[in-house]
Amino acid sequence: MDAQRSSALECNCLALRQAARHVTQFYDRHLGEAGLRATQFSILKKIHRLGRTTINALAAEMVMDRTTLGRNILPLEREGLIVIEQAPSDRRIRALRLTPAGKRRLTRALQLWAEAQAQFEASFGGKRSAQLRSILRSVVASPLEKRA
Amino acid sequence: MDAQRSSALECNCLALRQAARHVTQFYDRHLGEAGLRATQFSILKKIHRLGRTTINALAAEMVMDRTTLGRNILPLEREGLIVIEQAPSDRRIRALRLTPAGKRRLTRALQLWAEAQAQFEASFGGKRSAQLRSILRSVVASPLEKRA
DNA sequence: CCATAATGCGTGCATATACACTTGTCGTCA
DNA sequence: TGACGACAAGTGTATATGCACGCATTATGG
Repeated sequence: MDAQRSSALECNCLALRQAARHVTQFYDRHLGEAGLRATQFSILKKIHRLGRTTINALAAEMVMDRTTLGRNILPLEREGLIVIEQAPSDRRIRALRLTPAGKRRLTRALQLWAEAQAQFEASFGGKRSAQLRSILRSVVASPLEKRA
Repeated sequence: MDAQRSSALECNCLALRQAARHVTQFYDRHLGEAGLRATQFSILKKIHRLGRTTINALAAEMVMDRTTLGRNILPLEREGLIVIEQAPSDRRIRALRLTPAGKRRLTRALQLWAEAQAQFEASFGGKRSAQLRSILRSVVASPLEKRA
């Protein structure tokens, strides 16, 4: 009942969540100047990269539950940064795309993000940051559940 | 405006949040059998380790905003797993401690957590997991903001 | 062509997260 | 001892997160 003293038994989930909280607060402070949160910034960036996309596709890209993304895009729509429209071919699909205002906002936020990113790497180290991202990518790629 | 293709410019914050989402869902599924979320489990475990503690101290331990923790403990109190009581010495302080029911719940959850942790390490690798926790610890320890 | 499965998405609910602001209490120093 | 700064915690507001469940639409077999 006191296993967390041993290095091998520290909780991987807690370690991830703590680090995510710590770093998100830092990026949020920088992006706040553009009126965006870290998640909102990432969503805009993904939509810009993917072009016209859907809720399901974007959620998978974000490693986010579909219903979470469906709610996260609402503030962006309300601010006119994205539009959510029906696809005529398949009326189940909701297509997402950036508006010109969204592109302008993203451009502005990218400056602030670059500052945050540079400051992070100055503090944490460029090489260690690359190592961090690498191992986090493999975490995301890890299935975790037992295979059938 | 399309920098994320370069490895050096992938967002550290997004990488962390994606991994945290992925792994949290996994741990949550396991802990759900004991009626706890990953964060709730971590809070109970910390209180158990620290013994009688305060909101501020526990929030710092959790790398969590004070006000976030203040709200996260309410469901635990409602279920009778912890008690939040006034300290007679200093009436500003709210002391937290586990109830017997909280200890029983924690014991039960520790079994499920151990399964999740073992399954995570089986999938991701024990050595890589240790490496992951190590680098995440240094992320949390990193000040990030420019020093004065 | 129709019944049914599969797909895409929304809703209800509960928790998680943190900033700005406020309230109550304690410590200190003149 | 009384004013004031420091400190512990709560509130208002907004976003983030995901499960269970439901609805509408499309695809598929017979």
